[in-house]
Amino acid sequence: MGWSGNKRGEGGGDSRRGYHHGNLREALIEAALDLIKAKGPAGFTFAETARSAGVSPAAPYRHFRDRDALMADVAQQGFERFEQFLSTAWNDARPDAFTALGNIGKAYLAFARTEPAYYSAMFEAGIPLEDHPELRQAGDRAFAIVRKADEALSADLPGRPPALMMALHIWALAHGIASLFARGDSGRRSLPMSPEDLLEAAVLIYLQGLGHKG
Amino acid sequence: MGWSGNKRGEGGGDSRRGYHHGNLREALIEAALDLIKAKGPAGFTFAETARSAGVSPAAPYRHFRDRDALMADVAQQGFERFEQFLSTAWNDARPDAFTALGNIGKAYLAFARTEPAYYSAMFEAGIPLEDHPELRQAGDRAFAIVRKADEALSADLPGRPPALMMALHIWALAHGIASLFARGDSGRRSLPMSPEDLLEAAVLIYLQGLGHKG
DNA sequence: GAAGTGATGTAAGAGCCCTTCACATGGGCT
DNA sequence: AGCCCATGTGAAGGGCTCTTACATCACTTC
Repeated sequence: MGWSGNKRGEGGGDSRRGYHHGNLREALIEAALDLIKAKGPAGFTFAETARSAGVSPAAPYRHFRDRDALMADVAQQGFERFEQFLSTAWNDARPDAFTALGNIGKAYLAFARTEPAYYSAMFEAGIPLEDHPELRQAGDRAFAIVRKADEALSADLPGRPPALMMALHIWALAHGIASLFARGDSGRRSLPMSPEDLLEAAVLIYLQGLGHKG
Repeated sequence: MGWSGNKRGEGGGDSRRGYHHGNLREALIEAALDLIKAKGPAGFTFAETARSAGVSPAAPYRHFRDRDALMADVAQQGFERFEQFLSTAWNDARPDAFTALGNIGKAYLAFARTEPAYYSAMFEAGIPLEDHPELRQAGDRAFAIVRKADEALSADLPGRPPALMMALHIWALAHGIASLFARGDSGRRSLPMSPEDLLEAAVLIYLQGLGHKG
């Protein structure tokens, strides 16, 4: 289970020096990210990933049970980076909770756009969550950031609306906009405004509906 | 391109009578729907679809250029039914525009749940829209229903907010909730309320934010 | 410092899928 | 009756997933 020490240092991906690769697991994940980015989660194949890493088609099976296991690993790493990303955007409610929530929204869309491979693996690969509990937990941790933000906001709203509901609403809104309008180079649909502005407007209206004085 | 007349009438799927099937195109679409429903858009294969219809693996190529073309056809048929479905729910703003918009929301989620195969093909199959303009148009027609509804609602709101923006917001919200919470038998996440209630609450809050008196 | 051992990679192959091509069939028109 | 072409078949090439037996190497142990 080790894999902590890496004898070969951080050499480039193609630094094959002998029979053993030395860093195949990481190299495979990286190759998979490139392929998913280029051809979508469906177009990605185990065999081509192996070829990218310069090993035989059977080698990846030493590190991942099957193709889906690699996909799940990519998705989990994605959720972890996503959590980090949203957390940085939230920045402990600075300068204020309202602005910080807007930053979370922007970060959500930025992640979907700049890390399409992770985003695809996380939300579009159709990995069955019941088979990968640690994946679900990683997703829950990312969601918890939004929930925390909405808890801070709820405190300032009349009637203290339930933060969980608010978080689900904001998350769904951001996810819907990201899925429909902020993916792919060839854009799905033309819009009268940027996805970021669209989301910002929606959140503003939503919070006004909850009594926020904007 | 005919296929208008069908000599064999509406006999059951396996009513193979001779060398020619007589209704293969429709039979393939139906078989594809069953398979997508059972195993998701990724698990669906052209060969198995052919087997379901009782023909050789090469036969489908007489009716669809390739696997993606069949998928696109399913998606387009899905958008057409979706449009019909939303239109029925809207019911010309009866009993009133506000209630009717709520019905559109419920219909959106109901469609995602009761027609998962269509929904998958429409939104999750990753069909490149630039290769299928008629598919994009079918999607636009469905969206137009929501837009029409928001135009009616906008007229009663202070400042007459842009209906297009409202429609994008509502659509994204419904799509986000459907994608995240209303798919699959094994449900992605547990919720404190049904997806329908979640969406209804969000729309209500959103419209209040626009000045609706609820 | 040499042998042993387990982790890592390879070669080969079974089974499936996509797609194409040459060929078979027979429905419908003249 | 005879022809034509839409529709279906069989076979085949190439690719993918995954398994099994075998090869190689890093690291431990004496």
